[in-house]
Amino acid sequence: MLIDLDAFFASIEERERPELKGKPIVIGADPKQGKGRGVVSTANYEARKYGIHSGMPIAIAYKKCPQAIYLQPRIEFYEQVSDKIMNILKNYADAFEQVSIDEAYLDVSRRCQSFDDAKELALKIKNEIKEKEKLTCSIGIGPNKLIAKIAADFQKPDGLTIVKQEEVVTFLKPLSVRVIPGIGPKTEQALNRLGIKTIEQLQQFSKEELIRYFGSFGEYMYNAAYGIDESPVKESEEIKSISIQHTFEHDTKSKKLIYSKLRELINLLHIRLREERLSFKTITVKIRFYDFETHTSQTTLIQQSTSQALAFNIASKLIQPWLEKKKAIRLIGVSFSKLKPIKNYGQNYNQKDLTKYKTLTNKAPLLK
DNA sequence: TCTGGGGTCCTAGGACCC
DNA sequence: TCTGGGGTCCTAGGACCC
Repeated sequence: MLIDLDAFFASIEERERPELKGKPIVIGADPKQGKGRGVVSTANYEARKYGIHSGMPIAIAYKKCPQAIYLQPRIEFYEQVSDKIMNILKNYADAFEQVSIDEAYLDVSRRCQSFDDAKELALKIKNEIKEKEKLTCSIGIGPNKLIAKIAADFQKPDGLTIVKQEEVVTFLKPLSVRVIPGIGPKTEQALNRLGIKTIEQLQQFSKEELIRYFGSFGEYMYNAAYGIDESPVKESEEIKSISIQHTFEHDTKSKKLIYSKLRELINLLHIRLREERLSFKTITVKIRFYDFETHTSQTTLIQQSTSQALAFNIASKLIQPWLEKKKAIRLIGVSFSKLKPIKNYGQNYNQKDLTKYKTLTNKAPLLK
């Protein structure tokens, strides 16, 4: 079963401010009279009628519907609401996997003997979320995660779609290949060039053919076309990378501004690293120029580290060559990866260690 | 018309090792 | 003078997801 909360951020704001009900609501960057920088995070269904959707530049959304209510996201608050709902959902699952702030898979195959049982359970879940949190969700039920996901997207909002094993292939046939998770705009175009638009047309191709065109992803698409998916509902995943990035209000060439922002970002990222009790081995910096040309540079240390000073020292060195291009910069970002859990975190925080790391980093001894 | 932020996974080339 | 095979790790870029 996949449960997807409808227009989540916008629905929460509507709930909190009933006077907004029935009006188009757009959660995202400040549109600033159509000059804002950023994108739409969530549009409620009223706003979608104007052609506004998530990912759309906020300036375009503003042109389509200047009278909409534009709100900046309150992520921490949405996370609190999400946590409450996820805790409700856990009670209904044999295995539970949260995929994002507004989506989760529930394996209910042990507690449900039939799809009818599962439907009953889904209705209970919808009721409880409605009662306790005043929000609606769309639920897809299927023999595996892939079908549950496609089914959940099939009817929105407040939808409930059940696809039994014997219905899978027929259910998929008329749908666009685009509904298959992992097939985005680029792959859709590539498939279109082969004359494939629907899943039925995808089904006409042999596994070997698709592998020839798309490598291992071709095999995934072949299986998906027949609704085959064995992936388990995983309880939890370890974090593989943490990152932070910032788009400047105005593109800049100021090294002073760039380095101070870099310091700030690393500081924030390091707070998360410490909270999660992790060490890193790889540091990546990202830079985007005014023309959207984007580059990354990374360094892998010879050992795990938790040092913020080291991170800043290395990030500065990585970013420096890009600043020499004298092109205005739109965005900078930093990421830590090759993470490992670490005990005794506090130690790296006393002043002695920081000083020690600073002298060390001048010689960059941990660099290959 | 202008393009956020935080993630995962994959690919391809190169260095290096046995 | 020409040049195997298998494996791991690193780097950069890209597609995709919410």
